[in-house]
Order: sequence, then C-alpha cells, then structure tokens
Amino acid sequence: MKELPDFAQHFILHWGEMGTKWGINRTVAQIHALLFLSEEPLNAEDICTRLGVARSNVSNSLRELQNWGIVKVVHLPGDRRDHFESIKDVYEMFRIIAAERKKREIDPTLANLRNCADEAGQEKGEGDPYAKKQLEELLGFFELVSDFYDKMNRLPTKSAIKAIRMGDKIAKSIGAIGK
Amino acid sequence: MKELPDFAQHFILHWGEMGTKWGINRTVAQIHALLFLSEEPLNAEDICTRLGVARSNVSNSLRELQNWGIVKVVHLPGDRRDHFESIKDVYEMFRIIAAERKKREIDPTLANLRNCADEAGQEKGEGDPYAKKQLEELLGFFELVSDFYDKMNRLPTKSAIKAIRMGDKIAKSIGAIGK
DNA sequence: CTTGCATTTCTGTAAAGACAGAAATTAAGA
DNA sequence: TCTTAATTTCTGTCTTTACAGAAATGCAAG
Repeated sequence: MKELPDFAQHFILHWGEMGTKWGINRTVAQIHALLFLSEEPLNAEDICTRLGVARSNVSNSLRELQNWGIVKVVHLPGDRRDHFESIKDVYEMFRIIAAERKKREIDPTLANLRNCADEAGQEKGEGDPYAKKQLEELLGFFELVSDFYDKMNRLPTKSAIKAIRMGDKIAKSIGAIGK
Repeated sequence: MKELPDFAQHFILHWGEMGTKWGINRTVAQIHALLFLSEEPLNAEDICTRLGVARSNVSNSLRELQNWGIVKVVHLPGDRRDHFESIKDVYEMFRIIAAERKKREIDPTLANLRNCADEAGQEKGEGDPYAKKQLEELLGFFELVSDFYDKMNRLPTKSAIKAIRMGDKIAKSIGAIGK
C-alpha cells in the first residue's frame, strides 16, 4: 500500500469538511474521497490506517456509501477480506448522487405538497386563498424540477454534458423566440 | 391575526423536517414556510405564537433567513415592531437559494480542487498519476457545473423556465447531431 | 432624560450525532 | 467440527447543535 501524496491528503480532508455541509458525515465523505482517488480497491483495515479512524466507524460508513450506491464490494483472488472501490466515472457518480438526493429530498416534499394542495382544495368556506395560491406555485415548481430531473436522467452522459455546455445559448435563443 | 388552515400547518411541519435534510435548522425552515404562505408581513411575536418556539430562537432564525436573502424586514405604519416577509416569487426565491448554496458548497470545493491540482502538477518524481487524473476529472466536472450555473443565473426567469421545460428535447436533438 | 417596549445576546440545558473500543456474529479453511 | 480471521453490532463517551429563558442592549416617544 503506497502512501498518499500531499495533494490527495488535502483533497480528502476538504471533501470531508464539505461533506458535513452537504449533510453527509465527515468520515463517510473522507472514505469516499479516498476510494475515489485510489486505483486499487482497499480493504477496511487499509482505510482505517490511512484515515486514522476506528474500525467500526469505517464499517458503518462503508455501508452508508454502499446504500448510496457509489461504493461497491469486490474480492481479490487469494484474499478473504472485502475490498471496496468507488465508482470511478465522475459523471456516473454524480448521476447516482443526484438520483439519491432527489429520492430523499425532493420526492417526499412533492408528495407532501400534493397532499396539502388536495387539503386546500377540499377546504370548506373561504379558507386562505393566498396561502393556497402560494402552495400551488411551489407545487408547480417542484413538479417542474422533478420532471426536468427525470428527463435529464434518461439521457446518455455525453448528451447531458453537451446540453449543460450549451445551456445558456439554447436558453437565450428560446428566450429570443419567446419574445 | 388569522388562524392557519390545516393544510398550511401540515406544509409548515413538513418543510421544517425537510429543512433538516437540506442542512437547514428546523425552526428556520418552519419560519420560512410560515412567511412564504402569509400574505401580510408578520412580527416576531406572531411567529412565536404560531409556531410555539422561543422568542430568541425566532430572532436568530430570522437573522439567518435574512442572511440567506430570502426574508426582508418591513415596517408597518403606526407600528414600531419589525415585520418580516418572505420573497413571494417561487422562482426568484430558488434562484437566491441556489446562489447561496453554490457560494457555500460549490465554490470552496472548486477552489480546493484547483489548489490540489496545482500541487499535483508540481509534484516531484512519479507521484500518483491515477489519483491526479481522477482529481482533474473531478475539477473538470465542478468547473462545468459552476459555469452552467453562472450562465443560467444570468437568464431572466421566463427563459430559464422554458429551457427547463424543453430540456430533454433540446438535449436529445444535440445527442442526435453529435452522433 | 427617562420610560417602556422591542430586539438581540448570553447562558445553561437538553437532544442529536459522531465515534472509539468491546463484544458478538459470521464465515472460511483446517 | 473447531479455529481463527473478518466484519458487524452494541455500548458508552464526547462533541456539536438546538433551543428556552434571562439578562442586556437599543430605540423611539413623551
């Protein structure tokens, strides 16, 4: 097992810090960063020593990364131990992350907004028309975002990248047509 | 001060819960939801009683919402107290939120990745070419996302919405051309 | 200047999350 | 089946965050 170069250390530490801002546990994010940079799959013990965290912590963090779907178990010939590797392709990785975040952060809200809009519709008497209007606008926005996500997700990576690169030009031309 | 209808209560509670998943404090998110649905600006005391949280908590949460830029102070004639109102336009609101999140969550990472890539470039000897390659790919991705964001942010709301609505069709046509 | 309300800051407590080390479980090879 | 290495789960501690209530500050009208 080679030692990590300095730049890798710096990156791993930063990624761990940012993880906390993204609602991901620091250790989880660090392990992910380590695996992402590592050409060979690593076993849990390696990860412990490289990052200096407890074995149990590594075990739980790896499970979380597997739940996210961005880390997989692999087995090396002649070695009983589990080894772990990250998804290597950046775009594929963020596609998976985006899908998972949508599932956890957007979909439940969308469902709630639909419920609430229903409730608002069934209200007796005058209710609160302003609140109702605002809620419906929010629902519209979430539906727009959710649809957009689903569409983009169906595209192959290359098309998606191209679309992102050209995003503004396309939008501008649409804007111009729209006027 | 009118009572809140049921659907509004349900929405506020849910929004508070989701806030925690988005890295936002529950009370902060609840206050935001309340103000978003409220036609009139509310004062701090109103917010306390509606949500049943401590005055100090409301005060701090309102400051955070003002830092985000999605809540403003307004003054009502004949009333010394501060009143607060949310940005009402959903798109405008998410534009601001997106800008703030980019500033907090993307930009620092972009800066770090550039640093690390520099370090990697200046390494003596062989270093770790694989890690270097992975880091550069990640950097490329973050630059792509950051540019895309900046471009979209400069568009007027209507154009952006149209672009989002048509997103998949555009991307598909690009993909087809690309082949 | 001072009185009284509005607001913020401070302080302590409660709750949640992160994490290490120990114990328990699983599974492979002898 | 027994042994041993590997992994997971459990338990307690420590740190961080959330929050209420109290104290302090700010500010406007008289």
